[in-house]
Amino acid sequence: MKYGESVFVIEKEIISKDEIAFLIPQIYKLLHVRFGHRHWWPGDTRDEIMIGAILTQNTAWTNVEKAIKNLKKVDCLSLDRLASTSRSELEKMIRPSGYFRQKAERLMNFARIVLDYPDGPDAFFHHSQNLDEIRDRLLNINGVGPETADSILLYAASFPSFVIDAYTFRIFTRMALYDGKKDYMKLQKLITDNLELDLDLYRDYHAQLVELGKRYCRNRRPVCDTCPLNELCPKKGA
DNA sequence: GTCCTGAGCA
DNA sequence: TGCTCAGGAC
Repeated sequence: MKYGESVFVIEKEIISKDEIAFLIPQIYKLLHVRFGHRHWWPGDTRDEIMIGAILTQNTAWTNVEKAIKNLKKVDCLSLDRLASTSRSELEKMIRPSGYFRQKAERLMNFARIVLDYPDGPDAFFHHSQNLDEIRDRLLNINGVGPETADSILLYAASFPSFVIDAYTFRIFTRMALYDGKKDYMKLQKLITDNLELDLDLYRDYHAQLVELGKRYCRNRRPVCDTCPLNELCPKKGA
């Protein structure tokens, strides 16, 4: 490297509002070109998506798939069937997803709360309410944190609530768009402030970030040379 | 700090 | 075969 060249390579300390406003939609465009439209969430029904959202907490999706398969086998991929299963049976079936005792308890508790909601689950998620109202109701359920709540809202209940996860923190930190301290609402606001409010865009953007985080922007040994965001990333190769 | 598994790698 | 690792909520 020639003397002085590093000036252009060194990570920028400050990124202007205009740069952020350009980069956040641009990142999506590049990911979409590389990966194509993702059909997310993997799951057919609202119940299945909600169950998957709880099972995948701090867990790789491949492990969740095994649990889902076990539940499907005995037709337990719905809240009402779940609520009428014995705890020990449920624990056995969801064991591959990890934290099986915690998750069994959380699933049964979640199912009961949603099923027992006045006028039922449809009323719980009815679009006549505002997003924050339902979000708060979800967050008040034991075992439902911000990521799980937003996953349920976005993919199961069709509310435009942007999902932030470990991949999102990692990618946006490496892209120098975020300061690195894990503040869920702060990163969510940064992204949504610079993105068109659109259900399908929110769904696909998060899906694209998951794909990037798994295949390129990995925690260890990131694959920067062929990363679709390579030319935009100040950390490439680092 | 605690709760857990399966993939990946030596 | 035995280790480390990745991954949310409380």
